[in-house]
Order: sequence, then structure tokens, then C-alpha cells
Amino acid sequence: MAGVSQVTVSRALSDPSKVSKATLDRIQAAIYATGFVPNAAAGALASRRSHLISALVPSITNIVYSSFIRAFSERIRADGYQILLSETGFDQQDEETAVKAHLSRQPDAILLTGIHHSRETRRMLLASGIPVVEVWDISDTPIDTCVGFDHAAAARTVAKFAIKNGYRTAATITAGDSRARQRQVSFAQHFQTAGGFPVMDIDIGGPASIAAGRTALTQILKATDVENSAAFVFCSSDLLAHGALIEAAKRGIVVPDALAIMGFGDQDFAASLEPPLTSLRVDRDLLGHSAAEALIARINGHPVKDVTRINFEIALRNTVLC
Amino acid sequence: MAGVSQVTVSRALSDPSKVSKATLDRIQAAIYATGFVPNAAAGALASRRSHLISALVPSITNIVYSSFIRAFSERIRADGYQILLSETGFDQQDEETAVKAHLSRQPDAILLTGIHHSRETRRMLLASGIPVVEVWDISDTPIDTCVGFDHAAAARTVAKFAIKNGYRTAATITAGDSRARQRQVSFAQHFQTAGGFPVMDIDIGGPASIAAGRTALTQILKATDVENSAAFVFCSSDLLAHGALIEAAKRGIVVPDALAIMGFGDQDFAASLEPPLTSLRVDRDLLGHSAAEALIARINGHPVKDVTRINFEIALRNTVLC
DNA sequence: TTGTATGCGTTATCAA
DNA sequence: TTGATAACGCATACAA
Repeated sequence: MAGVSQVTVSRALSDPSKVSKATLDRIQAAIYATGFVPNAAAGALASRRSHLISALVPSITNIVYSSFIRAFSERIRADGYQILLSETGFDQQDEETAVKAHLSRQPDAILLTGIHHSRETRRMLLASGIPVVEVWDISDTPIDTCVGFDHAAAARTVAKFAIKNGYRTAATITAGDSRARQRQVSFAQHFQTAGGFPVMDIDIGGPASIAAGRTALTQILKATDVENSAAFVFCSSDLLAHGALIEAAKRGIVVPDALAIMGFGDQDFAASLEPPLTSLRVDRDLLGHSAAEALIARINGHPVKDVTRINFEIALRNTVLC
Repeated sequence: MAGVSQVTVSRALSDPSKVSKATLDRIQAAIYATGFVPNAAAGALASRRSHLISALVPSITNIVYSSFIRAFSERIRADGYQILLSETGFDQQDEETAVKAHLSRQPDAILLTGIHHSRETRRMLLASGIPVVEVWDISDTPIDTCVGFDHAAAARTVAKFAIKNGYRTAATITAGDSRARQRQVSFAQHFQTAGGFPVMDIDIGGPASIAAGRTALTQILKATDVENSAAFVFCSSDLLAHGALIEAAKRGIVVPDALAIMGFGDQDFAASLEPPLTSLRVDRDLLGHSAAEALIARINGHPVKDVTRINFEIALRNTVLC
């Protein structure tokens, strides 16, 4: 229709500067007229590059992961990549199944959440030879490269913060995921070592929710004499902290005077609660962008360091006395 | 390695029953030993079926859409499809760009949010000939098929509910999206027609958030004499209602006695707020599953009705006197 | 600046 | 039950 061969059209699409102005115009006119859409599968087959990047996250309804995914996909899209997304729950077997399905699409790179994967998952990934980034956590032996932060250190920071502000009684509310558990363990250990009493933990088992936060605080209150010992409650997520805040208000317990509540993640609603929630802030956008950049660099053959650490800091607000 | 030709391997993978037990065993052993992963791009090229379904949503960080996506992808995965996901913001131009990119992957079907699309988007979709489902809204002229609910009718239901319970003063807090706006218009009109006073609206312009809900309620309180006229505040989402609830509590305004607040969407936190939030419930899981089923039916050449209506109902809780 | 020939790894068709 | 062969629609190498 444009009076040129197929290769010329291919060139016009991939690198217009290699085609003369006149033919380019004719080709574009023909493309518009026919509604032609290049077949990316054929392109991927021929070029051995799919321009697809896989991402596996535990949950997309969890704002922590969905906002991360947004930042990540924004960045890869800027380089012409599309995202192939799957939810893996918090189960290694589901992850393995998903990895297999994703690998068959020949993604140019893959993102995994966390650093604990099945033996078979590791094997497949290593065999595929594509760049892999593990996010949210730090590992000494990443499959390829990892971008995250040190959860134990973050929890230690919170423990020090609590002690420094005079708290000696503490409790934790922990969701059922490995990183939350890791933080709980580290917090409890350091809080006690630094002079606090043993830390009571409520393990909610499943995903975080406001309802779970309320129930957990109720349990803590049953076991603790709040009136006489201003306690510090460290929640594994802001959502749980939010629930605890609601329950405290309902019971007429004044935060932070009678009870301190601290969240984790510093989600955007944290500052809008009443009182505004003190939380541990992690730059999720930076995490997403860094993970994307690590992958893109590796795809292009550039060196990438094994471990990228993302900073965290305490977002000081009003649910802790200090 | 298994002593068979390439076609036999293909058969062993796609339909094991067409291969003898003995050769199947050898093939599977070889597959395991080599870590062979079939190339889906090549398969898609040859079979003209990608087993990929595209989904375009305005935002993945909005729990309304992310929980919908979960339900949708669960259902399509059960039939062997993978999801290609993109965020389109609330912009038709971005949507058009995304549609073009997605079509090049030759998805077997595509999901769009809403019923308003650019002329070019419609043209491309029609030209592609693949099944299309538009969700969340109802259209008399869907591109192909649509699954959603009648937003005007939903808002009318809320207006009747308010009037029936004696409310004559009302205000709305509305996020910046077309469906929210549609509900606001319908609510205001019916509320007034049914005997209420003119409805004050606060348009927050952007996406819903707790912060926006707080600010909006503050504005409403400035303009309304709450003490003397128990008002009914209809929010376009539970998140906004949540913010309004927090602001009311902070100001010592008792809900529902002095002020009624109603949300929309019945997100899972609604029941856990204090007081529990009255909201309009839409079955998002059903919506996701129905959309998936419509698409799968169309892919398999089965007839699908043009419009599928999902029911809604009022989740009666404690933020409205009744 | 443009074109020819070839191959990417599957599935579909037909034959044995 | 298995195999040979020809597409599928592009990109790459090379030639003109």
C-alpha cells in the first residue's frame, strides 16, 4: 500500500530516522488507513526481546505493594517496557507456579517480592539467565540483585526511639508475613535489651486490617494495665495502627497520654488520622524506581550492585509522647 | 534427548493424551532435566491465541479497582489466561496510548474501565475484532459488552433512603471521576424532587482520600448550621466518608445524632469504623468474575448479553439515623 | 536509503 | 501414535 517492502515498514516503526521523509509519510498514512498494529509477539520472537517485565507481588490490594507497583511500572514504561503482573499471596508454591508461567512469556527481566523463594523457583530463574531483582528485603545472597531495606535495623530504630522517650512497657501487633515477623522479633529483642520489659505480641495471622487492629488492641488491653503503665504499641502496618487508634478512642483511652501507638509504612492516610499517626517511613516510590532502574541497567548490560539499601526514618507525629 | 521429534514435544505439552505413556515419560524427564520452558510468544504467533487478557484501570492503588482486578484475574487465570495490566489515570488520552500498546501484544480480549473512551480508542478496538468488556458502568451502546451497575439508580436509592428517614438537608462530597459525578447529580436531583432542600456539593477534584474528606466536611460545616438541621452527607466513596467521620469526631459533632454520613462502595474497613459506616454496597467480586466470564465466553464464541447489571444494596449501619 | 533472504519456536495440516 | 512441512509476523545480516 505504501509501495515499500516489509522491512522498510519495520524500520519506519523501530527507527524512523533510517527511512526517508517521503516514504515515512507514505508508510504512516498506510498505517493509519489500515489501522495496522505491529505484532509484538512476532517481534519478540525475532529479536529475542519481549519488552516485557514480570512482577510478582504478594497482594495488589495492599496499598503498600500497589503503590510500589505504580512507581515501578511508571519507570519501566518510560523505557518502553510493559508489566506482566501476578499476585502470589504469601505462598512459595504459588510463587513458583507464577514464575513458571511468567518465564514462558520470555520477560526481559523479573521482579520478586521478598528474598525467600522455593528451591525450584531459584533454579528456574538462574537457568533463565534474565535479570532478577528481589525487593523489600535485603539479602547477602540475592539471586541476582536486590533493593530493599533492613527490617531488623528498622525495628531496632523504633525500639531505641521508644526507650529514649521513656517507654518501658511495649506490645506488638503483627500481621502474618515474614517481614513483619522479622521486625517484631528485632523490636522485642532490642526493646528488652535496652531496658524495657518483655514485649507482648499479638499475631493476627493473616493480612492487616482495621478490624484486626481493633481486636488485637482489645486483647492487649485485657492483659495490660494501661492506666498505670503508659505502653508503647508497635504495629506492623499503619492499617493495624489505625484499628488500634479507633479501638482506643472507643474505649476512651487517650492517645498518646495513656497509650502510644506507632505504625509502619507511613501510608498517606497516617497524617490525616486523629491524632496524626507516628510511623516509620520508607520511600516506596524510591524503592519502585530503584528496582526498575536496576533491572533496566542489567538488561542493557550495565553493572549493578548486588544490594541497594533504601533509607527509612521515623515520621514524628502525635501518637507517641516525645 | 527424548528421542522424539519437536512436534511430539509440542503435543505432550498441549495435550498429553495424544502421546503414548512411554514417550510422555521420556519427554517429561527431558523437560525436567533441561529446565525447558516453552516460548509462549512463539506459541501465540503460531496459534493466533496469546492467552493474554488486557485490563486497563484508572488506578491500582485505589482499593476499589485493585480488589476488582484481583477477582477478575483470579477468574481468568482459572482458564489459563494471564493479565496484562495498565493504569490509565482518569485520562482518555492515556487510555488510548495504553490500548495501542496492549493491542500490539495481541491479547485475546480486553477490559476497559468506564464507558467513555476516545474516538480513536473505539476505532482501534472495533478494528481489532477482539472481545471487549467495559466495566463499572452501564451503556446502551457498549463497544462489545458491559458489566456494571446503574450509578444514577444507585444514587436515587440513597436519596430515597435519606428522605424516608426524615432528612431534608443534604450535602455531597464528590471525588473527581465521572461515575462519582454522575451519582452526585442524580442524588441531588432526586433528593430535591422528593422534598429535600437544594444539595450543597463539595467537589474535591482529585482522587478520594481521608484528608480530602476531612477538608470537605470542614467546608460543609462552615456553610451549614449543623446544630439546627441534622444533615445527610453523601460521600462518593468510603474513604471520603471516613475522613468526614474523623473530622466530625474531632469537632465533637456526634454521628449520627447531629450529622448523618453515608459512604459508597462498602469497603471492608467500613464496618470497622466507629461508628460503623453506612454505605452503598456493590459486589466487586461478582463484578470481577462476571466481567471475566463474559470475556471468556466471547473468546470461546459463546453469546453474551450486551449489558450485565450487578445489584447494589444499602449496607445499613450506624452513621445514619433510621 | 531500500530490499532479499533467513530464522525466531511454536502450532496446524497432512501424511505415514 | 508419530513425523514432515509449512506458516505465524517480525528483525537481523547482508547486499544493492
